[in-house]
Amino acid sequence: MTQEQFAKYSFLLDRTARKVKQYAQQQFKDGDFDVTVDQWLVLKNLSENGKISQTELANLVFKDHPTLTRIVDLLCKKGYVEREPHPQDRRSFHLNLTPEGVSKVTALRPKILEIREKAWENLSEQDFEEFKRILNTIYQNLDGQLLEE
Amino acid sequence: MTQEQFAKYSFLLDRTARKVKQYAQQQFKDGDFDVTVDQWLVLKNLSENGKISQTELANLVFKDHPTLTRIVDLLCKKGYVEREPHPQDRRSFHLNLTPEGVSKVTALRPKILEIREKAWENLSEQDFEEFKRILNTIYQNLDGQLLEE
DNA sequence: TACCAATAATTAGTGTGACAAATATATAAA
DNA sequence: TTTATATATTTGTCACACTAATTATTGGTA
Repeated sequence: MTQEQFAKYSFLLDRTARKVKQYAQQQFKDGDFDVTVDQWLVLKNLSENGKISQTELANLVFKDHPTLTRIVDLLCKKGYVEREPHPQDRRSFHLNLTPEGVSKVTALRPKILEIREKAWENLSEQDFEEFKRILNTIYQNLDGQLLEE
Repeated sequence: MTQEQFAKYSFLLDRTARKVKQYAQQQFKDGDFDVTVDQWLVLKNLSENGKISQTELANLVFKDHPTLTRIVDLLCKKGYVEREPHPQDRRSFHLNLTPEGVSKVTALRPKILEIREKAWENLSEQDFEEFKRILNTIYQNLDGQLLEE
């Protein structure tokens, strides 16, 4: 395995991840879902974990705080999410789905699961396991490196 | 395999791709490379295929034309790339590395290959083959779908 | 009490990604 | 030759990622 190969794999990984996102986004658009792929990820996690802070949510979806702030801003503007003041900590919020947010999640969930299926055609159960293991290995290889060195 | 799983794999893929890019970008920054990861990809491909048009280059690096235009703009501003008028077609350019661009590529290439290696620790030759196959399968599952339907 | 470090969230700045639309030029067809 | 179509690039807009810096608040400690 030459060093050149590693660069190629990084390229393939990036290219494929972009394609998966782009495909999903296009389907979202065709279906008039009124949210982006990333907004959906946030909505879905909020629906499964109500009343959490932005920091907790950011950790769930693996987005940084500025990015999450802006996604939440957009979801609030669209009326799907609201920020309630945190009862004990005035720096923080409890995020919540509005009734519109709840029905949006209910309406979109089955459609989105169907869209996600497309990417994984022609792959076996075992492929999924391998893929997951490799992705997680890569992630862990790089996570926290910046602090250690 | 449930539909929920497919969504999780999409998430893992996105998360890992972002981590790989972020890690590389951080190393680029620590090393004062004066280019971003994507700018490097463009520079490298230009060094291996001189005198090509932006359309050809965009196809090589799998970026869309507006994105490539802007990356080339930045590389021109930094003095690493220049647009020569295409001799036969006034709509088009021949892109070229400047002397500074050539020495930048020469200086960075070994460092970047080393950085890329980090992501792939703890994985075997066979893992790479599997990984490449799965990524390409996914890509092909989604490529061109928008036109067919 | 006053100070100080840590934390939650935001803002600002730059780069990238996707898509639509515009501009200029080239090429083929009528 | 005129017209129509296709191609190469750019511009505009919105969204996301990351860094650094800022604001407000909290909690611990001298």
